Amino acid sequence: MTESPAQPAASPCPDAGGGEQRLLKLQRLAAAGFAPFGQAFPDTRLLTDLRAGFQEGLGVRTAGRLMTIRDMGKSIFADLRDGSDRLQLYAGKSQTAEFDTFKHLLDAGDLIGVEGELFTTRMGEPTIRILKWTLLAKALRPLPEKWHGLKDVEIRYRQRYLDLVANPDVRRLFDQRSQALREIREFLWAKGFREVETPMMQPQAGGAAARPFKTRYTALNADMFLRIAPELYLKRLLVGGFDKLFELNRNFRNEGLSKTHNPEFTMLELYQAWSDRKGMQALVQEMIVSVAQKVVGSLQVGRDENRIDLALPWREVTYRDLILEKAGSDWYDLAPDAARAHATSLGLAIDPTWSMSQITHEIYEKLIERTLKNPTFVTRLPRELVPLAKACADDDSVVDVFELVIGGKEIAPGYSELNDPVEQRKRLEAQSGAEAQKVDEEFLLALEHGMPPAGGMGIGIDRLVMILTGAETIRDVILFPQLKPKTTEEAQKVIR
RNA sequence: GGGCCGGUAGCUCAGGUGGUAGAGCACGGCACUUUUAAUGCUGGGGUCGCGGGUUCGAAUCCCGCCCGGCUCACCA
Repeated sequence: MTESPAQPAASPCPDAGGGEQRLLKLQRLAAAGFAPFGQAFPDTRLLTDLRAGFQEGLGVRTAGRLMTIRDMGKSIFADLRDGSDRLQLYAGKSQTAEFDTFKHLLDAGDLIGVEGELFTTRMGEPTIRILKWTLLAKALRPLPEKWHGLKDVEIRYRQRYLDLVANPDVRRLFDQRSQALREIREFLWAKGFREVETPMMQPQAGGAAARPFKTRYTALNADMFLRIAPELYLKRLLVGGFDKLFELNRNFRNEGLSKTHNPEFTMLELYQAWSDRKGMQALVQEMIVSVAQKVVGSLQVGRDENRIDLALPWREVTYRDLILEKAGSDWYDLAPDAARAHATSLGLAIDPTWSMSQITHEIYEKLIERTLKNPTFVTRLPRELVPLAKACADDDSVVDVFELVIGGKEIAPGYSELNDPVEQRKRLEAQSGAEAQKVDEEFLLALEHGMPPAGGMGIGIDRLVMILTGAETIRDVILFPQLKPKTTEEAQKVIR
């Protein structure tokens, strides 16, 4: 092997991960005429297309990351992966240019461009015979373990790119998330909805009950809040004549983390003038079924414990009936003390200061909601729970809303929007009480100019993606979930 | 924020009762022209999360802290 590049007698500066070793290889690649971190490599084909359009002997040009290298001496097999698929590479001493450089200076993890031809190996594996190749980027750090993948959840979240490279299922899941977002937009666009963008920085955070993140806008010398919901701005647009509109973007809530909560989360909110709660119910049902069909290809979604049947029709049941079913048909006739005792006997910890409606809601949240696996519209919620919804025509103690529950999680609330500015003011003032956030006067002013009767709803997109993919935790459907910032030496241990 | 569990090589993991740290993958060297978790031989690689303490001696026992997971509380 006289033409092989000079080998170092031993690692001059050995290290566990091979970083120094790889730096050395990089220098030698540069000496051999390869641009250390490559140049544009245009006119490539996706590996999935090469696989689908496989033709013996077809000339191909492609690029990707080397995943594994199987060195057989004068013959090398390797796996190449791009964003679409993986495909086997073959390098032969008598056929591949710069064979020895390939053999000695490339590592799993490197990015290369390849020109060659398709053939089938003896084992029947579709393969690219490399005629020419070039270095597009040298990976100075090794890939995670090839067989077990990357399991350390902290690294998976903090260095999601490694998770995506090492765990194909993760890549597939986020691809599904992308598709779901696209399908939602296309579905709504086809129905005549328009996507709008309203402020994420708001002088007061309204439209929901949650602690906001606070920030400071220096130029205006004013405190600002990251929005907890876009609702009050979207309704201003209803007043302005956007009859069908939606916003699909982030909300921020300064609350705890859990398997179903991330401080920034993606919400679809939409409004349709001249419609109502029933219209929203029909719309959300059609939308979710359509998205599931296109993204999952089935209405049986999730896995194992999280298996859910999205087949129509979906159950619709009133809040009251669910309560009666769980707490007994005489629940609403019980005296407060008896109710408290009964709730306790159901296994709940009841705060002695709670009102009847708070106790009732505790029963709903702790004992009922999480048991509703298949899609369920819970309707006619108590008025005080939803200050922005219209009261039911036949009973003003309940509002004309639905809460769509799937997989035991709140996925989408929807309602007939309250458009009476006088009533709206009363409800907001009742809700805000003494210390909570002030009433949004600008919003009420807009209502006074006339907001059409409308249906509106919100869909928690992260939770919807959890349902569709069977993900156990919201962190698995958010590319970069919130983690505590870390400034370890680990993070500063840079290769120089 | 509370409770419980965890952190050992780049990754995946072993390391009863305290005695100076191992394997596989990855990386270097050698062999091999159809392998695919390639194989065989061989070599290098560790502040055992961080800081204190106990001890002749700590990955191991004690205390504090950091980060993560689960869970409870707030919230969608």
